[in-house]
Amino acid sequence: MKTKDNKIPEATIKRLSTYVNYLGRLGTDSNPVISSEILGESCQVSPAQIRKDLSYFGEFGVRGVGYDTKKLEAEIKDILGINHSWPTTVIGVGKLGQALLNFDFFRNHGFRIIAAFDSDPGKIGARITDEISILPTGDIEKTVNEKQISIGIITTPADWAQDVADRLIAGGIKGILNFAPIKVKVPDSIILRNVSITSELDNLAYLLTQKKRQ
Amino acid sequence: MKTKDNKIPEATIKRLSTYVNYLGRLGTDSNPVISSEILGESCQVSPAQIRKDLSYFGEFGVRGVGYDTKKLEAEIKDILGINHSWPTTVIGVGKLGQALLNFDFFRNHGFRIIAAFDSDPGKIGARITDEISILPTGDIEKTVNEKQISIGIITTPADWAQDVADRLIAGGIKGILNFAPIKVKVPDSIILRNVSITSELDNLAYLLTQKKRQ
DNA sequence: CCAACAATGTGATAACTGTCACACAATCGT
DNA sequence: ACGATTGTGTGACAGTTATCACATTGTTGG
Repeated sequence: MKTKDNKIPEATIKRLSTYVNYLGRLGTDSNPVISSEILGESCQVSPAQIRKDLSYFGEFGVRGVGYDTKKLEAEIKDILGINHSWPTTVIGVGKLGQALLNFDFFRNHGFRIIAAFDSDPGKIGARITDEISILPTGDIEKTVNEKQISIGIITTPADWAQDVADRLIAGGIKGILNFAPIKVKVPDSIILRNVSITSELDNLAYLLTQKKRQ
Repeated sequence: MKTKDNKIPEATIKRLSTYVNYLGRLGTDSNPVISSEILGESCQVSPAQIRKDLSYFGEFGVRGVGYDTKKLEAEIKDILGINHSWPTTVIGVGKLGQALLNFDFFRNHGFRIIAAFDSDPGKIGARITDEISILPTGDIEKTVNEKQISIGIITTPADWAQDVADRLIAGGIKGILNFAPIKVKVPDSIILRNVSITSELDNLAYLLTQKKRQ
Protein backbone atom coordinates (compact mmCIF):
# COMPACT_ATOMS: atom_id res chain seq x y z
CA MET A 1 0.00 0.00 0.00
CA LYS A 2 1.21 3.44 -0.84
CA THR A 3 0.05 6.64 0.78
CA LYS A 4 0.26 9.42 -1.79
CA ASP A 5 -0.42 12.18 0.66
CA ASN A 6 -0.78 12.45 4.38
CA LYS A 7 -3.72 14.84 4.43
CA ILE A 8 -6.59 12.41 4.24
CA PRO A 9 -9.98 13.77 5.33
CA GLU A 10 -11.30 12.16 8.46
CA ALA A 11 -14.62 11.68 6.67
CA THR A 12 -12.83 9.56 4.12
CA ILE A 13 -11.55 7.21 6.80
CA LYS A 14 -15.02 6.94 8.27
CA ARG A 15 -16.40 6.02 4.87
CA LEU A 16 -13.64 3.48 4.21
CA SER A 17 -14.79 1.80 7.39
CA THR A 18 -18.31 1.66 5.99
CA TYR A 19 -17.12 0.23 2.72
CA VAL A 20 -15.05 -2.51 4.27
CA ASN A 21 -17.87 -3.38 6.61
CA TYR A 22 -20.28 -3.74 3.71
CA LEU A 23 -17.78 -5.67 1.58
CA GLY A 24 -17.28 -8.07 4.46
CA ARG A 25 -21.00 -8.80 4.61
CA LEU A 26 -21.20 -9.37 0.88
CA GLY A 27 -21.15 -12.92 -0.42
CA THR A 28 -17.99 -12.80 -2.51
CA ASP A 29 -19.10 -15.83 -4.49
CA SER A 30 -22.16 -14.15 -5.94
CA ASN A 31 -20.43 -10.77 -6.27
CA PRO A 32 -16.81 -11.28 -7.27
CA VAL A 33 -16.73 -7.77 -8.73
CA ILE A 34 -18.43 -4.58 -7.55
CA SER A 35 -18.73 -1.11 -9.06
CA SER A 36 -18.57 2.18 -7.22
CA GLU A 37 -22.19 2.67 -8.29
CA ILE A 38 -23.46 -0.44 -6.51
CA LEU A 39 -21.21 -0.02 -3.48
CA GLY A 40 -22.31 3.58 -3.21
CA GLU A 41 -25.95 2.64 -3.26
CA SER A 42 -25.50 0.26 -0.35
CA CYS A 43 -23.37 2.63 1.67
CA GLN A 44 -25.40 5.69 0.74
CA VAL A 45 -22.41 7.48 -0.71
CA SER A 46 -22.03 8.87 -4.24
CA PRO A 47 -19.97 6.74 -6.64
CA ALA A 48 -17.65 9.68 -7.30
CA GLN A 49 -17.03 10.03 -3.57
CA ILE A 50 -16.01 6.40 -3.31
CA ARG A 51 -13.58 6.67 -6.19
CA LYS A 52 -12.14 9.86 -4.74
CA ASP A 53 -11.74 8.24 -1.33
CA LEU A 54 -9.88 5.30 -2.81
CA SER A 55 -7.77 7.52 -5.08
CA TYR A 56 -6.04 8.97 -2.02
CA PHE A 57 -4.38 5.61 -1.54
CA GLY A 58 -3.85 4.28 -5.03
CA GLU A 59 -5.67 2.55 -7.87
CA PHE A 60 -7.61 -0.51 -6.87
CA GLY A 61 -10.13 -0.94 -9.67
CA VAL A 62 -10.16 -1.90 -13.31
CA ARG A 63 -11.63 0.63 -15.72
CA GLY A 64 -14.72 -0.53 -17.43
CA VAL A 65 -15.08 -3.35 -14.93
CA GLY A 66 -15.09 -2.33 -11.26
CA TYR A 67 -13.37 -3.59 -8.15
CA ASP A 68 -12.50 -7.15 -7.17
CA THR A 69 -14.64 -7.48 -4.06
CA LYS A 70 -12.30 -9.59 -1.99
CA LYS A 71 -9.20 -7.72 -3.06
CA LEU A 72 -10.76 -4.34 -2.35
CA GLU A 73 -11.78 -5.48 1.12
CA ALA A 74 -8.23 -6.59 1.82
CA GLU A 75 -6.78 -3.34 0.46
CA ILE A 76 -9.02 -1.19 2.64
CA LYS A 77 -8.25 -3.32 5.69
CA ASP A 78 -4.61 -2.75 4.92
CA ILE A 79 -5.15 1.01 4.62
CA LEU A 80 -7.03 1.16 7.90
CA GLY A 81 -4.53 -1.09 9.64
CA ILE A 82 -7.10 -3.70 10.66
CA ASN A 83 -5.43 -6.53 8.81
CA HIS A 84 -3.79 -7.62 12.03
CA SER A 85 -4.84 -7.73 15.69
CA TRP A 86 -4.51 -4.73 17.97
CA PRO A 87 -4.15 -5.77 21.62
CA THR A 88 -7.04 -4.02 23.32
CA THR A 89 -8.43 -3.58 26.82
CA VAL A 90 -11.77 -2.45 28.21
CA ILE A 91 -11.93 -0.46 31.43
CA GLY A 92 -15.27 -0.36 33.21
CA VAL A 93 -17.24 -3.59 33.04
CA GLY A 94 -20.71 -2.09 33.38
CA LYS A 95 -23.41 -2.88 30.87
CA LEU A 96 -21.69 -0.95 28.10
CA GLY A 97 -18.35 -2.56 28.84
CA GLN A 98 -19.97 -5.98 28.80
CA ALA A 99 -21.64 -5.17 25.50
CA LEU A 100 -18.22 -4.42 24.02
CA LEU A 101 -16.64 -7.51 25.57
CA ASN A 102 -19.33 -9.63 23.92
CA PHE A 103 -19.21 -7.75 20.65
CA ASP A 104 -18.62 -10.12 17.76
CA PHE A 105 -16.92 -7.39 15.82
CA PHE A 106 -13.71 -7.74 17.75
CA ARG A 107 -13.32 -11.38 16.92
CA ASN A 108 -13.75 -10.83 13.19
CA HIS A 109 -11.76 -7.66 12.78
CA GLY A 110 -8.53 -6.11 13.85
CA PHE A 111 -9.01 -5.98 17.59
CA ARG A 112 -8.28 -8.56 20.28
CA ILE A 113 -9.43 -7.83 23.80
CA ILE A 114 -6.89 -9.26 26.19
CA ALA A 115 -7.75 -7.58 29.48
CA ALA A 116 -10.65 -6.00 31.38
CA PHE A 117 -10.62 -3.77 34.43
CA ASP A 118 -13.12 -2.51 36.98
CA SER A 119 -12.93 -0.66 40.28
CA ASP A 120 -15.78 -2.59 41.92
CA PRO A 121 -14.26 -5.15 44.32
CA GLY A 122 -17.33 -7.32 43.79
CA LYS A 123 -16.52 -7.73 40.12
CA ILE A 124 -12.79 -8.29 40.36
CA GLY A 125 -11.72 -11.81 39.54
CA ALA A 126 -14.89 -12.63 37.61
CA ARG A 127 -14.12 -14.50 34.42
CA ILE A 128 -15.12 -12.96 31.11
CA THR A 129 -13.67 -15.63 28.88
CA ASP A 130 -11.18 -18.43 29.41
CA GLU A 131 -8.38 -15.93 28.99
CA ILE A 132 -9.79 -12.82 30.61
CA SER A 133 -10.83 -12.11 34.15
CA ILE A 134 -11.56 -8.71 35.59
CA LEU A 135 -8.57 -6.97 37.14
CA PRO A 136 -8.55 -4.03 39.57
CA THR A 137 -7.98 -0.61 38.00
CA GLY A 138 -4.83 -0.30 40.08
CA ASP A 139 -3.23 -2.91 37.84
CA ILE A 140 -3.79 -0.95 34.63
CA GLU A 141 -0.29 0.53 34.33
CA LYS A 142 1.44 -2.77 34.97
CA THR A 143 -0.77 -4.89 32.73
CA VAL A 144 -0.79 -2.48 29.80
CA ASN A 145 2.96 -2.34 29.96
CA GLU A 146 3.56 -6.06 30.38
CA LYS A 147 1.10 -7.18 27.72
CA GLN A 148 1.99 -4.35 25.34
CA ILE A 149 -1.64 -3.30 24.98
CA SER A 150 -2.13 -0.71 22.23
CA ILE A 151 -5.74 0.38 22.61
CA GLY A 152 -7.77 1.21 25.71
CA ILE A 153 -11.55 1.51 25.62
CA ILE A 154 -12.91 3.57 28.51
CA THR A 155 -16.46 2.69 29.54
CA THR A 156 -16.38 4.00 33.10
CA PRO A 157 -18.56 6.75 34.56
CA ALA A 158 -17.39 10.29 33.79
CA ASP A 159 -15.71 10.81 37.16
CA TRP A 160 -13.29 7.92 36.63
CA ALA A 161 -12.41 8.53 33.02
CA GLN A 162 -9.50 10.93 33.48
CA ASP A 163 -7.84 8.77 36.13
CA VAL A 164 -8.19 5.71 33.94
CA ALA A 165 -6.79 7.56 30.94
CA ASP A 166 -3.78 8.68 33.00
CA ARG A 167 -3.11 5.10 34.08
CA LEU A 168 -3.40 3.79 30.54
CA ILE A 169 -0.94 6.41 29.35
CA ALA A 170 1.44 5.64 32.19
CA GLY A 171 1.36 2.02 31.06
CA GLY A 172 2.30 3.03 27.52
CA ILE A 173 -1.04 2.87 25.71
CA LYS A 174 -1.06 4.16 22.10
CA GLY A 175 -4.72 4.98 21.53
CA ILE A 176 -7.86 5.54 23.58
CA LEU A 177 -11.51 5.19 22.65
CA ASN A 178 -13.51 7.08 25.24
CA PHE A 179 -17.19 6.41 25.86
CA ALA A 180 -17.37 8.41 29.09
CA PRO A 181 -19.36 11.62 28.62
CA ILE A 182 -16.45 13.89 29.38
CA LYS A 183 -13.47 15.21 27.43
CA VAL A 184 -10.39 13.51 28.85
CA LYS A 185 -7.07 15.24 28.40
CA VAL A 186 -4.17 13.34 26.90
CA PRO A 187 -0.76 14.32 25.53
CA ASP A 188 -0.47 14.89 21.79
CA SER A 189 1.36 11.63 21.34
CA ILE A 190 -1.75 9.65 22.29
CA ILE A 191 -4.50 9.12 19.74
CA LEU A 192 -7.87 9.86 21.31
CA ARG A 193 -11.35 9.32 19.90
CA ASN A 194 -14.51 10.17 21.77
CA VAL A 195 -17.84 8.45 21.28
CA SER A 196 -20.49 10.69 22.71
CA ILE A 197 -23.89 9.09 22.85
CA THR A 198 -25.32 12.22 24.42
CA SER A 199 -24.00 14.25 21.53
CA GLU A 200 -25.64 11.98 18.99
CA LEU A 201 -28.96 12.21 20.78
CA ASP A 202 -28.67 15.97 21.08
CA ASN A 203 -28.02 16.11 17.36
CA LEU A 204 -31.12 14.04 16.71
CA ALA A 205 -33.15 16.30 18.97
CA TYR A 206 -31.85 19.34 17.12
CA LEU A 207 -32.77 17.97 13.71
CA LEU A 208 -36.22 16.98 14.92
CA THR A 209 -36.73 20.42 16.41
CA GLN A 210 -35.62 22.06 13.18
CA LYS A 211 -38.11 20.05 11.19
CA LYS A 212 -40.87 20.96 13.59
CA ARG A 213 -40.00 24.66 13.48
CA GLN A 214 -39.49 24.99 9.75
CA MET B 1 -34.68 31.88 20.13
CA LYS B 2 -34.08 33.03 16.59
CA THR B 3 -32.40 31.06 13.88
CA LYS B 4 -30.67 33.49 11.57
CA ASP B 5 -29.90 30.93 8.93
CA ASN B 6 -30.77 27.34 8.31
CA LYS B 7 -27.37 26.20 7.13
CA ILE B 8 -25.73 25.36 10.43
CA PRO B 9 -22.67 23.10 10.24
CA GLU B 10 -23.20 19.72 11.81
CA ALA B 11 -19.95 20.17 13.68
CA THR B 12 -21.41 23.23 15.34
CA ILE B 13 -24.32 21.20 16.71
CA LYS B 14 -21.92 18.58 18.00
CA ARG B 15 -19.93 21.25 19.80
CA LEU B 16 -23.05 22.88 21.24
CA SER B 17 -23.78 19.52 22.80
CA THR B 18 -20.33 19.53 24.36
CA TYR B 19 -20.80 23.05 25.69
CA VAL B 20 -24.15 22.36 27.29
CA ASN B 21 -22.83 19.16 28.79
CA TYR B 22 -19.94 21.01 30.36
CA LEU B 23 -22.09 23.90 31.54
CA GLY B 24 -24.41 21.41 33.23
CA ARG B 25 -21.53 19.95 35.20
CA LEU B 26 -20.33 23.36 36.26
CA GLY B 27 -21.29 24.62 39.69
CA THR B 28 -23.25 27.71 38.73
CA ASP B 29 -22.82 29.17 42.21
CA SER B 30 -19.06 29.40 41.95
CA ASN B 31 -19.15 30.31 38.25
CA PRO B 32 -22.12 32.57 37.56
CA VAL B 33 -20.36 33.90 34.47
CA ILE B 34 -18.08 32.15 31.98
CA SER B 35 -15.98 33.42 29.08
CA SER B 36 -15.48 31.74 25.73
CA GLU B 37 -11.84 31.45 26.70
CA ILE B 38 -12.52 29.33 29.80
CA LEU B 39 -15.30 27.33 28.21
CA GLY B 40 -13.07 26.66 25.23
CA GLU B 41 -10.28 25.39 27.41
CA SER B 42 -12.56 22.86 29.05
CA CYS B 43 -14.16 21.71 25.82
CA GLN B 44 -10.92 21.82 23.84
CA VAL B 45 -12.33 24.26 21.32
CA SER B 46 -10.94 27.68 20.37
CA PRO B 47 -12.72 30.68 21.92
CA ALA B 48 -13.41 32.11 18.46
CA GLN B 49 -15.05 28.86 17.44
CA ILE B 50 -17.38 29.01 20.39
CA ARG B 51 -18.41 32.57 19.65
CA LYS B 52 -18.91 31.71 15.99
CA ASP B 53 -21.01 28.69 16.89
CA LEU B 54 -23.24 30.76 19.13
CA SER B 55 -23.45 33.62 16.63
CA TYR B 56 -25.41 31.39 14.27
CA PHE B 57 -28.29 31.57 16.69
CA GLY B 58 -28.11 35.04 18.20
CA GLU B 59 -26.23 37.01 20.82
CA PHE B 60 -26.05 35.40 24.21
CA GLY B 61 -23.13 37.11 25.90
CA VAL B 62 -22.25 40.47 27.31
CA ARG B 63 -19.21 42.17 25.82
CA GLY B 64 -16.39 42.64 28.25
CA VAL B 65 -18.01 40.19 30.63
CA GLY B 66 -18.86 36.82 29.19
CA TYR B 67 -21.86 34.52 29.34
CA ASP B 68 -24.30 33.97 32.18
CA THR B 69 -23.62 30.31 32.84
CA LYS B 70 -27.14 29.25 33.69
CA LYS B 71 -28.72 31.35 30.98
CA LEU B 72 -26.32 30.10 28.31
CA GLU B 73 -27.05 26.51 29.29
CA ALA B 74 -30.76 27.16 28.94
CA GLU B 75 -30.31 28.91 25.61
CA ILE B 76 -28.29 26.06 24.12
CA LYS B 77 -30.80 23.53 25.41
CA ASP B 78 -33.45 25.56 23.68
CA ILE B 79 -31.45 25.60 20.44
CA LEU B 80 -30.88 21.86 20.55
CA GLY B 81 -34.46 21.19 21.53
CA ILE B 82 -33.58 19.32 24.72
CA ASN B 83 -35.46 21.71 27.02
CA HIS B 84 -38.38 19.31 27.04
CA SER B 85 -38.74 15.53 27.06
CA TRP B 86 -38.71 13.51 23.86
CA PRO B 87 -40.64 10.24 24.24
CA THR B 88 -38.08 7.60 23.40
CA THR B 89 -37.91 3.83 23.02
CA VAL B 90 -35.10 1.30 22.96
CA ILE B 91 -35.33 -1.77 20.75
CA GLY B 92 -33.03 -4.63 21.61
CA VAL B 93 -32.45 -5.18 25.30
CA GLY B 94 -29.04 -6.79 25.08
CA LYS B 95 -26.13 -5.44 27.07
CA LEU B 96 -25.94 -2.24 25.04
CA GLY B 97 -29.68 -1.70 25.28
CA GLN B 98 -29.54 -2.23 29.03
CA ALA B 99 -26.68 0.23 29.27
CA LEU B 100 -28.83 2.86 27.59
CA LEU B 101 -31.86 2.01 29.72
CA ASN B 102 -29.78 2.57 32.84
CA PHE B 103 -28.06 5.64 31.48
CA ASP B 104 -28.47 8.57 33.85
CA PHE B 105 -28.23 10.96 30.97
CA PHE B 106 -31.81 10.38 29.91
CA ARG B 107 -33.21 11.33 33.27
CA ASN B 108 -31.37 14.64 33.36
CA HIS B 109 -31.78 15.70 29.77
CA GLY B 110 -34.36 15.88 27.08
CA PHE B 111 -35.15 12.20 26.64
CA ARG B 112 -37.64 9.99 28.45
CA ILE B 113 -37.61 6.28 27.72
CA ILE B 114 -41.16 5.01 27.85
CA ALA B 115 -40.92 1.63 26.15
CA ALA B 116 -38.47 -1.20 25.47
CA PHE B 117 -38.71 -4.05 22.97
CA ASP B 118 -36.97 -7.34 22.35
CA SER B 119 -37.56 -10.36 20.15
CA ASP B 120 -36.36 -12.90 22.71
CA PRO B 121 -39.45 -14.57 24.26
CA GLY B 122 -37.45 -15.19 27.42
CA LYS B 123 -37.03 -11.46 27.99
CA ILE B 124 -40.54 -10.31 27.17
CA GLY B 125 -42.49 -9.14 30.18
CA ALA B 126 -39.39 -8.51 32.29
CA ARG B 127 -39.66 -5.23 34.16
CA ILE B 128 -37.09 -2.53 33.50
CA THR B 129 -38.59 0.10 35.79
CA ASP B 130 -41.94 0.53 37.45
CA GLU B 131 -43.30 1.92 34.20
CA ILE B 132 -41.49 -0.11 31.59
CA SER B 133 -41.51 -3.80 30.86
CA ILE B 134 -40.12 -5.43 27.76
CA LEU B 135 -42.59 -5.79 24.90
CA PRO B 136 -42.35 -8.07 21.84
CA THR B 137 -41.04 -6.44 18.68
CA GLY B 138 -44.35 -7.22 17.01
CA ASP B 139 -45.93 -4.53 19.18
CA ILE B 140 -43.62 -1.77 17.96
CA GLU B 141 -45.99 -0.20 15.40
CA LYS B 142 -48.94 -0.14 17.79
CA THR B 143 -47.02 1.15 20.81
CA VAL B 144 -45.11 3.85 18.96
CA ASN B 145 -48.35 5.07 17.50
CA GLU B 146 -50.40 4.94 20.71
CA LYS B 147 -47.77 6.50 22.95
CA GLN B 148 -46.68 9.02 20.32
CA ILE B 149 -43.05 8.02 20.64
CA SER B 150 -40.72 10.37 18.75
CA ILE B 151 -37.33 8.69 18.96
CA GLY B 152 -36.32 5.07 18.49
CA ILE B 153 -32.92 3.75 19.54
CA ILE B 154 -31.97 0.56 17.73
CA THR B 155 -29.58 -1.70 19.65
CA THR B 156 -30.37 -4.98 17.94
CA PRO B 157 -27.97 -7.16 15.96
CA ALA B 158 -27.40 -6.05 12.36
CA ASP B 159 -29.82 -8.56 10.85
CA TRP B 160 -32.79 -7.16 12.75
CA ALA B 161 -32.11 -3.48 12.35
CA GLN B 162 -33.90 -2.86 9.06
CA ASP B 163 -37.02 -4.71 10.15
CA VAL B 164 -37.12 -2.78 13.40
CA ALA B 165 -36.61 0.51 11.56
CA ASP B 166 -39.49 -0.31 9.22
CA ARG B 167 -41.77 -1.04 12.16
CA LEU B 168 -40.80 2.15 13.94
CA ILE B 169 -41.53 4.15 10.81
CA ALA B 170 -44.85 2.38 10.33
CA GLY B 171 -45.74 3.42 13.87
CA GLY B 172 -44.96 7.04 13.08
CA ILE B 173 -41.51 7.51 14.60
CA LYS B 174 -39.80 10.84 13.88
CA GLY B 175 -36.13 10.04 14.45
CA ILE B 176 -33.92 6.98 14.76
CA LEU B 177 -30.58 6.52 16.49
CA ASN B 178 -29.04 3.36 15.09
CA PHE B 179 -26.32 1.44 16.93
CA ALA B 180 -26.53 -1.64 14.71
CA PRO B 181 -23.45 -1.95 12.48
CA ILE B 182 -25.39 -1.61 9.26
CA LYS B 183 -26.81 1.30 7.26
CA VAL B 184 -30.59 1.09 7.58
CA LYS B 185 -32.65 2.72 4.85
CA VAL B 186 -35.33 5.19 5.82
CA PRO B 187 -37.43 7.72 3.88
CA ASP B 188 -36.19 11.30 3.74
CA SER B 189 -38.85 12.40 6.19
CA ILE B 190 -37.22 10.38 8.98
CA ILE B 191 -34.18 11.75 10.77
CA LEU B 192 -31.53 9.06 11.05
CA ARG B 193 -28.25 9.08 12.94
CA ASN B 194 -25.83 6.19 13.01
CA VAL B 195 -23.45 5.46 15.85
CA SER B 196 -20.82 3.16 14.50
CA ILE B 197 -18.52 1.78 17.13
CA THR B 198 -16.69 -0.24 14.51
CA SER B 199 -16.09 2.92 12.53
CA GLU B 200 -14.59 4.68 15.54
CA LEU B 201 -12.29 1.76 16.22
CA ASP B 202 -11.28 1.56 12.59
CA ASN B 203 -10.48 5.24 12.71
CA LEU B 204 -8.34 4.71 15.78
CA ALA B 205 -6.55 1.84 14.08
CA TYR B 206 -5.89 4.02 11.05
CA LEU B 207 -4.42 6.84 13.08
CA LEU B 208 -2.23 4.43 15.03
CA THR B 209 -1.07 2.83 11.81
CA GLN B 210 -0.27 6.23 10.32
CA LYS B 211 1.82 7.14 13.31
CA LYS B 212 3.71 3.90 13.11
CA ARG B 213 4.36 4.28 9.38
CA GLN B 214 5.38 7.92 9.35
C1' DC C 1 -8.96 -6.17 -35.30
C1' DC C 2 -11.79 -2.51 -34.34
C1' DA C 3 -15.76 -0.07 -32.73
C1' DA C 4 -18.98 0.45 -29.03
C1' DC C 5 -19.32 0.34 -24.29
C1' DA C 6 -18.55 0.47 -19.34
C1' DA C 7 -16.67 2.17 -15.25
C1' DT C 8 -12.41 4.01 -13.14
C1' DG C 9 -9.17 7.94 -11.85
C1' DT C 10 -8.51 12.77 -11.44
C1' DG C 11 -8.02 17.84 -12.32
C1' DA C 12 -10.98 21.78 -11.92
C1' DT C 13 -14.50 23.86 -9.48
C1' DA C 14 -17.89 24.78 -6.07
C1' DA C 15 -19.41 24.52 -1.38
C1' DC C 16 -18.52 24.39 3.13
C1' DT C 17 -16.09 25.14 7.63
C1' DG C 18 -12.74 27.21 10.63
C1' DT C 19 -9.45 31.01 11.77
C1' DC C 20 -8.18 35.60 12.57
C1' DA C 21 -8.22 40.35 13.49
C1' DC C 22 -10.59 43.96 15.05
C1' DA C 23 -14.64 46.95 15.82
C1' DC C 24 -17.67 47.42 19.47
C1' DA C 25 -20.00 47.37 23.97
C1' DA C 26 -19.90 46.97 28.91
C1' DT C 27 -17.39 47.45 33.29
C1' DC C 28 -14.01 49.19 36.65
C1' DG C 29 -10.91 52.26 38.91
C1' DT C 30 -9.58 56.78 39.72
C1' DA D 1 -16.76 61.42 33.93
C1' DC D 2 -13.70 59.07 31.27
C1' DG D 3 -9.81 56.36 29.86
C1' DA D 4 -8.16 51.64 30.35
C1' DT D 5 -9.48 47.05 30.15
C1' DT D 6 -11.99 43.01 29.04
C1' DG D 7 -14.28 39.86 26.19
C1' DT D 8 -18.07 39.46 22.68
C1' DG D 9 -19.78 39.47 17.73
C1' DT D 10 -18.62 39.27 12.95
C1' DG D 11 -16.79 40.20 8.24
C1' DA D 12 -12.93 38.81 5.50
C1' DC D 13 -9.92 35.26 4.49
C1' DA D 14 -7.77 30.67 4.33
C1' DG D 15 -8.11 25.91 4.34
C1' DT D 16 -10.59 21.87 3.68
C1' DT D 17 -13.92 18.65 1.55
C1' DA D 18 -17.25 17.28 -1.89
C1' DT D 19 -18.98 17.43 -6.60
C1' DC D 20 -18.63 17.21 -11.46
C1' DA D 21 -17.19 16.31 -16.01
C1' DC D 22 -14.47 13.87 -18.80
C1' DA D 23 -10.22 11.75 -20.32
C1' DT D 24 -8.54 7.19 -19.85
C1' DT D 25 -8.28 2.32 -20.02
C1' DG D 26 -9.83 -2.21 -20.17
C1' DT D 27 -13.63 -5.49 -22.09
C1' DT D 28 -16.78 -7.57 -25.33
C1' DG D 29 -19.08 -8.70 -29.61
C1' DG D 30 -19.11 -8.90 -34.48
